[in-house]
Amino acid sequence: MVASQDHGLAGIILKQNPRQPFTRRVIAAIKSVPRGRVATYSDIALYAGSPRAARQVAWILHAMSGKEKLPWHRIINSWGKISLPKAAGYEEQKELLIAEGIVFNQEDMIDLKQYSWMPKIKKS
DNA sequence: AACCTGACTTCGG
DNA sequence: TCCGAAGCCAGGT
Repeated sequence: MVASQDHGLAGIILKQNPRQPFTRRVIAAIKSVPRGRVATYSDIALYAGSPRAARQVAWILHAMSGKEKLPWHRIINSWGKISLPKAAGYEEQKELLIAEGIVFNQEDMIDLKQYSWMPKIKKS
């Protein structure tokens, strides 16, 4: 979906907080996702300045969602589906998203084209 | 203090 | 087209 080679896109949060550690930037990116929209792990990683750090984003969510009060439920995988195992919050996350007006299709998938939080960033 | 692991993605064989 | 493996980072053990 997004230009994997677009350097202007990657690092927008980094530019805003150049001295903050990766984790901090990821948290900032997650917090900026508005209610009723979703973002993928890679989107967050991209905005945090590390396009390939999707995995770390997942880790951070797992470890910090409680303390930082993050809208963790708005983060989903690139297929538009919930990655959380059903035994570990899948249903809860789905409920939270539905409560924000997000719709799931028959395959429990979210239409990223409609709900994905992807601010347009013009090339610099 | 070193090593392991994870709610992921993407690229190469 | 399908499967294996690397890339990325930091808290836990």
